[in-house]
Amino acid sequence: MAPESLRSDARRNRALVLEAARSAFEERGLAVPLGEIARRAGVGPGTVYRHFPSKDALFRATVVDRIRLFTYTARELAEASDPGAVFFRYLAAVVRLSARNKALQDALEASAEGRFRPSAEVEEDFRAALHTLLTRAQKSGDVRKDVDTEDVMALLFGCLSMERRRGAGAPAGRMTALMCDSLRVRRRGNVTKLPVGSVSRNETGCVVCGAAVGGARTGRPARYCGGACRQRAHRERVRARG
Amino acid sequence: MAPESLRSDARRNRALVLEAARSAFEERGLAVPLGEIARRAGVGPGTVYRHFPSKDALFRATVVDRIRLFTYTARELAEASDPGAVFFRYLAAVVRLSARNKALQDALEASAEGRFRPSAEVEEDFRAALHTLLTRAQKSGDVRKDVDTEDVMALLFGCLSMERRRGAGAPAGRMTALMCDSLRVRRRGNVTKLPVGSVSRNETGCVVCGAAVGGARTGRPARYCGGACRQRAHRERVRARG
Amino acid sequence: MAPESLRSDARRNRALVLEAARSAFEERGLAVPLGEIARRAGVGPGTVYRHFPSKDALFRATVVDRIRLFTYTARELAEASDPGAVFFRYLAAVVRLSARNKALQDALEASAEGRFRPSAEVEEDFRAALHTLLTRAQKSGDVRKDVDTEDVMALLFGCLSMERRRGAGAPAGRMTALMCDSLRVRRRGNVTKLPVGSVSRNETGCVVCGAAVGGARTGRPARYCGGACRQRAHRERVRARG
Amino acid sequence: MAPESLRSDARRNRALVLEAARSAFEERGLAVPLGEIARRAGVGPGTVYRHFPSKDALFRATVVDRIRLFTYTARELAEASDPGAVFFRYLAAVVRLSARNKALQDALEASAEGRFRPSAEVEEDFRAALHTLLTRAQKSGDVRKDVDTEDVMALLFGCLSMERRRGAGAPAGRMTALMCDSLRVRRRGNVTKLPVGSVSRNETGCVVCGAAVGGARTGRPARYCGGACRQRAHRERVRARG
DNA sequence: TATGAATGAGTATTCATTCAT
DNA sequence: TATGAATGAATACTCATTCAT
Repeated sequence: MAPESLRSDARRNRALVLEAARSAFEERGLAVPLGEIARRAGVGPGTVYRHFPSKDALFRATVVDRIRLFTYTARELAEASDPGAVFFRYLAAVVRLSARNKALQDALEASAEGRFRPSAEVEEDFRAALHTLLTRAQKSGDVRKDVDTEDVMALLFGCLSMERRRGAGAPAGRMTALMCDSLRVRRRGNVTKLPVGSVSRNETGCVVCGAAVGGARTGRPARYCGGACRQRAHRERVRARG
Repeated sequence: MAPESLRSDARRNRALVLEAARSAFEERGLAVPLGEIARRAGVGPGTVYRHFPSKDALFRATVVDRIRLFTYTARELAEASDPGAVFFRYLAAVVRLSARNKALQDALEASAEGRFRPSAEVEEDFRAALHTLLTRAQKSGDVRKDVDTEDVMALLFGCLSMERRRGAGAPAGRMTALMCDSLRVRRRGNVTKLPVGSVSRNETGCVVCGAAVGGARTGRPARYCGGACRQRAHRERVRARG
Repeated sequence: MAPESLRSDARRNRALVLEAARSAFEERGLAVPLGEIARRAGVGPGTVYRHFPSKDALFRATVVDRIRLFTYTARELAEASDPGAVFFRYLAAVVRLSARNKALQDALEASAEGRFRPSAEVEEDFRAALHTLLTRAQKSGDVRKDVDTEDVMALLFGCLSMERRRGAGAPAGRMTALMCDSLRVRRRGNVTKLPVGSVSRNETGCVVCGAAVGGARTGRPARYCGGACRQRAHRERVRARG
Repeated sequence: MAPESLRSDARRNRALVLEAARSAFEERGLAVPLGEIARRAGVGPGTVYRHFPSKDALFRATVVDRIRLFTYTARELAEASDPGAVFFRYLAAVVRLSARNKALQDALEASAEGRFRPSAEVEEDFRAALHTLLTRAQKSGDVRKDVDTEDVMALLFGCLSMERRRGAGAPAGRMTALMCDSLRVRRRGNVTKLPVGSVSRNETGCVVCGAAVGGARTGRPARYCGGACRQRAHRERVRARG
């Protein structure tokens, strides 16, 4: 079953199935019929079963792939300077990338109920990578010291639910910004300013920390949630130049 | 359909069905087969349908009942002094009472996807009651002013997810306490002290604000999360005495 | 169970049920739920069962009532002069009165399949009365001699089906008039003139033989399908006067 | 869904299902459970659903198949000489082939109530083919001119009901012969002679017009209902020889 | 006695999985 | 090997009939 041992057409089909499953699961969650996935992949259900022993296994595979992606990103960021900003930016990014992903929600839900375990190894890898980011941010004094990796994972989970709930009614990232605040070490002025009312500008949030940026409805859209992030971005640019 | 107008046997069975449905839905969510509910209630499926026109209606009834309970509580608390503590305590209580309740989660999930609306009226009542609590807590300077009722509802939703996730691994209320911090106005020392490691003592949290109380493993269990709440409780006692 | 042995309220309820059943069965046929009948009668289903041992029995009772009515009418007409006109008029009337009656159709249908026998006695009475009318009409030379009572009963059945089918698209009685022609002894001009196109005037047909009357769209609507029937009606009036 | 594009096993099963459905529906009408059909076909219910999206669709398919058969026959006959005989023979054949067919009755019944439409196209084709036969028979002076295609369709419907009713008690086609008489132009001697009493010989009727043939209980069974048809058959033979 | 609540068998339909082609 | 057809268990809902109130 290892990909490299397959004939080229089998390898291609495996990829097609995986990609179709990913998109189908992301849109409709575990409830999507397996036949729908096969149709999207342009293969028969039998072919799906040739590559994955059960629907659950296929689901696991797609979720695992996604989590692995997050793990890789976290590892890359582990070396970055400014651990605090990196940490918050990372959380925001994960939530943003997962908010529309019903597969992840279902996986987390099922995992919480013990019905499903994506992959002990993959989960552990993610946890480890997240742990590194968290620890650095705590050491740099940006994140309170009484939270642990499990807390952050739970917060991520909660943010997904919340972003789903607020949905179209609020700018993306608003709830995430709120949760991030609960992790920050209390310092003068380090609270995200939440926009009041419904805002549609700058929906991707602060380019540094991912927090929602409140701002005037006119003029050039703000790129940073505040002076702190602008300064950080500046320092990064300086260093990059050499 | 009003309970008081029913024959005694019907009233009894209606209650049995409702109770069976509540427990079944709370444990397994909407996915529980209707036949299972009938079996738990000790009646035939036809009896369930006599009292509720569809599975959805039955589900709605159980959820609505629960939400109404929350609304009543919120209304009672609306008159209490110390709006900040009351507000946080209330959030903690709602989460605590809903954390094991898969029915509520499914309802919120379905509601978020527009598949299901428990009852526009009941939902609005709850929102209004929550709004009152929130507004008072904001006026008293305990809650930041840039969050609105929808934010708090989303936060509740997220806390449910998080508490489910952390499950047995962490003291109940830990995630909720964290979330509450994100709502607090930043003042010196008003951050909840989260316990480090897994704790099982005092699982109901601070009797004033519901936040998790960290404490020594020995000695008399702490009733308050900190000095602020102890002082508040004291003032309450003094006032009550006259 | 005999009506005269019941208490007055029971007798009243029996009548209510029977009447409700009649209307319900006539509108919707055997498929109507028994609960619907009970509701129409303003009683509980238990009461229906008190008076009739099964849904089938109730159905039978309503159908039998209707057939008995037809039998009585046939007996009264058995003495009338002009047996030919009376015979055809009777057939038309029976069809007209039964065309909207889904109960009768279902009964005949079920009877044809041997699933249901309304009541041997009642059916036999009807057959006998019809036989008398038929025989007289054959003796008077108006009806061909090679048809028997069973044929006529089948024709009645067929006419019901046909009238149902043509439904709103054609004047009531058109198909019946056509079928009656097949029974007539062939004589010069004794064929019904069928209206061409869709007609809505004079929908009850010739007052003597029930055949469709074709006619001008304006002016006084014709009462007779032709001269023969007009003359017959005249003779009747003369005799009635004495 | 086109049979020729299916795999051999699917094609075989589709045919089995269709055949099982046809026989089941013909015997018991729409009321037959789908599971019964699956059992008769020797397949699972899922297989039935693979080929037909719903019970109704399957029903429609069987009925449509049958009607199409009638349409094809009518088209073939449209070129035949002797339009009158052909017309009557055709009616008799349709009734004979449908008399035991509860599916058709249910379809017509449901269609009359607007609950069901087999297929607008198929129905229209049949109507058109029948129209051709009727018009030719009217032009040749064999059928009265004041009936239209709808009348004939209704008559067909009625004959089905009647033949069902007379059932085993009478020779097949007796009621149909009667109906045909109602359509004939009145000419000296063109009335079918109905057999008196119950007859079982020659149940397929006159080979020319399909009308019942009455005859002696002994001797060579009559092939024609009378001299007129015998003569027609003779002329046909002469012409065929050239 | 009347009521109407309880019963539970019956049915259309879906879909994960297996297996013939 | 890929296909997609077959399988059959599972489930919401209806309604004739029985029986407690």
